[in-house]
Amino acid sequence: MSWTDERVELLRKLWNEGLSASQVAAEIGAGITRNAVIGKIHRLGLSQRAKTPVAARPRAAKPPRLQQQQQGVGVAVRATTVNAPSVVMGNVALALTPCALPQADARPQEEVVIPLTERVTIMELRESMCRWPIGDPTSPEFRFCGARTPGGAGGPYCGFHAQVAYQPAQDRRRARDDMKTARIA
DNA sequence: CCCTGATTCGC
DNA sequence: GCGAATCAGG
Repeated sequence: MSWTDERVELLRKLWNEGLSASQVAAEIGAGITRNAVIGKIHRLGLSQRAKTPVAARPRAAKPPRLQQQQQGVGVAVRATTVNAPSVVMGNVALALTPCALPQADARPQEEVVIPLTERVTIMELRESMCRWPIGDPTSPEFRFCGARTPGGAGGPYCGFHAQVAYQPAQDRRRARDDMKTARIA
């Protein structure tokens, strides 16, 4: 693999958009590493980005407000139905098996909308991140929740998705609070 | 420990 | 030119 014109172009675009080196590397994929990106950035003389707010934009700048806001709630929510098992893959399917099948009268449930900026690609996924799948696995847009899992390297999901996966009938509010806490930690 | 970008230097 | 290793820092 090498720096094709196409990749360099993508590199310039993403870098100028303010993505970090590791994020750019994950987007480009093809075995391009964070170091490779940084090295290229310097060789191209792009080390000084336009005017990106002082670095440190790990992941979790701030939940972009959705159109339909909800007063008094820190996290935007929307109503949705439990996804059918068809969107579930691999070990995630195993984790969901015990309760993934919604009752015939599946009612809409609240689900926290994970801001795009906080979702992660499979390349960015870490041991300490929530592996809840978001979107169509065959789409380039496919991401994982990415929120921190309670206790760092605990279960496969963040507080909220663990609730969805294992105890869908339990208190949603507590689940949301757990997730907010996890993000801050 | 997580992450960030910068730099070095063998290939 | 490339990028792993390393460094300094948040």
